Amino acid sequence: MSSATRKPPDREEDLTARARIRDAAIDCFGQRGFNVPVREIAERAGVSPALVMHHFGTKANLLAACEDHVTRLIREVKTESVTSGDQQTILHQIAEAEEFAPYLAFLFRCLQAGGELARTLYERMAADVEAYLDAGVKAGTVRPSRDPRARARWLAANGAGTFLMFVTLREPGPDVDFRKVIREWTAEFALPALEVYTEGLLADRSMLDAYLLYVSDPPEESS
Amino acid sequence: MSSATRKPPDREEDLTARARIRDAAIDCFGQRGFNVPVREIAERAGVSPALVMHHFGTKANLLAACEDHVTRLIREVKTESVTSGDQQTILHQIAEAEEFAPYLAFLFRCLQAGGELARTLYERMAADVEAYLDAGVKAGTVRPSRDPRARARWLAANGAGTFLMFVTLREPGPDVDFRKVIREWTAEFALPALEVYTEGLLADRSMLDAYLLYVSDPPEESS
DNA sequence: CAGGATGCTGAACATGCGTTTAGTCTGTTG
DNA sequence: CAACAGACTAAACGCATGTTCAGCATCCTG
Repeated sequence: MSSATRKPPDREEDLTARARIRDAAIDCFGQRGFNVPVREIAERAGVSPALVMHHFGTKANLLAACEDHVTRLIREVKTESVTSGDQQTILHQIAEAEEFAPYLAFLFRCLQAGGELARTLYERMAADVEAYLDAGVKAGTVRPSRDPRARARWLAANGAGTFLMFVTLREPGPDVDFRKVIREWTAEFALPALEVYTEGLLADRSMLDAYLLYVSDPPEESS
Repeated sequence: MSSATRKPPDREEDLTARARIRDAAIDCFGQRGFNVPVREIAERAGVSPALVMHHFGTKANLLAACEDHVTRLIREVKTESVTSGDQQTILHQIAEAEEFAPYLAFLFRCLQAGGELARTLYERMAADVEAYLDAGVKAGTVRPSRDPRARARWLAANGAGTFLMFVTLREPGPDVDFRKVIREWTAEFALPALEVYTEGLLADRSMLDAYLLYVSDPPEESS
């Protein structure tokens, strides 16, 4: 069902060398992290290491070009899904299509490494979640919140962070099969997540009420 | 209230050189990650880089010694808190005492780097959460779960992962003030977390019921 | 065809880092 | 005191890796 419905990215072998290097870099960065040697990227692209520098000047520039390219790809997919009215988290959206796996891996490394792109990625996810929840509240399927923005950000951080943790914990080999990871992830956590999100975790309101009282009249900081 | 109640770790300056190197390594690893050069650790300890090798043989050994030491420290704190009947997550427990900040930073790096210690750390947290929730269920403050173990693991991954995400996103400088991070973290996320945990997120049971139906009679995998 | 731009390469260079080596200093022991 | 052991250091080694250099081939342009 999810094999070839979307536009497949240009991954053929008759690309310009620059593009081939970029794609190889995205693959290598995603599978092995940003510390992968330039020589390995060059080898994967079938060119000499010097050509990488010839086209991108520096490794940091190459990484930036990869970020640019993936960002552009995301934006395309996103606007496409918006026009088709399909509402989901970016991560899941991208995870759907098998051929996007390299880009997903790359994004994961960005999230793992922090930095500017990680922040914008997170902000985008949080905004998506907020819009999604807002629609749900209006439709009556999601409970309203005292602070919708904070709730959305928390849920986004939860999702991304839990996934990050999950992958980090099971990373003995150098390469990660993200399709598999996502499958295992949902298999392990879908039930408890749905359970808590549906029925809650705490049996009474005492903690929440105590906190609400606390924030409305915060005690002095010691020291 | 949390200044000097627990036993302060031996951080005086009249330690054996080996111990000084180990402590310096814990500090450096925690503040700058495991990629910190041996030379910097040596400088911080006030010794020559060669002495580090003389005492630990290799950088990996030094890291292992740090893990050992911190693990031992955790165990001490944990048994101490068990005998005093104070039940909390390890992370919060340790975060309480200011003087444990370097160890907390080191543990965070372990979690971030993955590997064996990260796994055992996570397992320990999950087990703690499970026991904690179990007590709560028995006491009537926590709702029962269809799969208490999975719920505990999910919550543990959520907590650790969200924190990991939070720190990763705000790490421009080389060093991290974990006291401050934890304060900001709770300030931003305490309300939505309590809200969701108390009142739930979804307004109706349709998703949960659909999933329960799904797992009881899973459809075929395509392909 | 001359000449330059472009794509590309093998080899070398520079640097950072883990580690080794050879040797010094100090204290202890017989 | 001689001899030895352990703590400790300056300097160097070896390796990985980012980057540069000088040159070769090819193709376009006049």
